[in-house]
Amino acid sequence: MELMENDKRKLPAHISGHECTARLLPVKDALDILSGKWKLQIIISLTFGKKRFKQIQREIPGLTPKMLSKELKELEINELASRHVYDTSPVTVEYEITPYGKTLKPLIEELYKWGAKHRKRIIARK
Amino acid sequence: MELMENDKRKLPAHISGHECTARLLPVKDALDILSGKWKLQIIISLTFGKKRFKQIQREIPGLTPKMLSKELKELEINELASRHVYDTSPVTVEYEITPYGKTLKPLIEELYKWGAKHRKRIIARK
DNA sequence: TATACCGGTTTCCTAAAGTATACCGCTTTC
DNA sequence: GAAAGCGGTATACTTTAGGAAACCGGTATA
Repeated sequence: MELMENDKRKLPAHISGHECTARLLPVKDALDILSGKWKLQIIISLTFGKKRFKQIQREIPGLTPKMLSKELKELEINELASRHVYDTSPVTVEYEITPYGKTLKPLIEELYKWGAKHRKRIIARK
Repeated sequence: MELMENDKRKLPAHISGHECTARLLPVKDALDILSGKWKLQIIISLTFGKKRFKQIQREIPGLTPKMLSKELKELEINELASRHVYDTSPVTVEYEITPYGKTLKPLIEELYKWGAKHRKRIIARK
């Protein structure tokens, strides 16, 4: 990387291509974990505190128990959320965002900000 | 919103639920436009300068012409990218990121940063 | 004259994502 | 004793995303 960040004037394609690839890989990794209609929404819901299964489902319109169950499992595997079972009867289950999950906050914030602006733009032009 | 941002101690579920919904909508809007395996990667590629069709395809591993064509059309519709045809023979076509597309930069930056950290984490624990 | 590049399109296909609906055992409330 | 809430699972289905391969007319190159 001996090129200045903003000097793209005469970058040959095969050079800018390498720069580009370096950006692409991590983004792909992030996308792999976060993609899908529900995962980020679930994480956002958990951002507001521990939640129980049905509670999450109620907060996210359109989310079926099957999808919620599946997505929560994947979030657990990736250590973004944790599941806590309490020995009541019937059992009480709580889901919580993990410290690692919290590292997504800045990303979610940007997503929110962009989404909000985009929403305004769309509404404005109708 | 008469509640303090950080006072979640005794928020009843139906209140935090409303807060949550307010966050969810814009995020869904953003996701609708940006979701999928390729769109963000294409935008990132265009971040490094105008590109021609095959050039983009070469830079993004695994991207087929069919998908690229489809995604570029959607990006155009959403005014994130623009298409320029030059009257050479055969035609030369260039794709460029729009000013509106550039507003995605902070989001992409966060995605990159999180992805890079995640990548390290994954590699470290193997 | 054959090959390759350009900017795509077309067709066929599979795997994954997502939806709908019903159901389970257990418990509290009416 | 019926209904509803809990945390899910099971089954069946539709829809979408995405991939593989072939192909198009036009042009330049060897």
